[in-house]
Amino acid sequence: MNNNSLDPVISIGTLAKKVGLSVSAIRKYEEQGLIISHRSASGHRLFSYEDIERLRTIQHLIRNLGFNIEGIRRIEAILPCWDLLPCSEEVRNNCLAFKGSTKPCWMIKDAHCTRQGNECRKCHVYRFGTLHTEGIKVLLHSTGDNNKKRKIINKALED
DNA sequence: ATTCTTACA
DNA sequence: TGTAAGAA
Repeated sequence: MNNNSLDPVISIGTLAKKVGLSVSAIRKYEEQGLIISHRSASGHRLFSYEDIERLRTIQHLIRNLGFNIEGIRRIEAILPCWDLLPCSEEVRNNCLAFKGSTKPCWMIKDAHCTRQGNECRKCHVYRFGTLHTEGIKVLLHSTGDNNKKRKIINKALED
């Protein structure tokens, strides 16, 4: 069976070589919420092929566009996940990702969506986050129309 | 050999 | 960002 771009099959050392980052830098990005790793049974980080693209985007933002880690995190933090998933009014009104989030939704502990068994590393909000930086600009200007927002994300993520 | 966590420059 | 320690 073919593995898809989200399957966790790459060790941190291999990933570091592929993208030209140090292992410690990748761990730092994860600690700071820029990337999510899967863990093997033995606790070792495993990454996907899509994560390679994600790290390349992060590198571009930092090296060429003048962002730092916190700057990227703040951009991610304002993605309107409540409209994109979407979740009910009752749910969002009790969710820290909607109320006062200074962190990306995938860093929020006990969010409703993650309690339902969803993995953030597979979620469209997370995947869109640093894979499509131009799309974020478009997304944030498309206020009001949630269907339009979802279309933007789905189009950006289709293979 | 490789990666883990924690701590520190 | 990188390095170091001790454990797995």
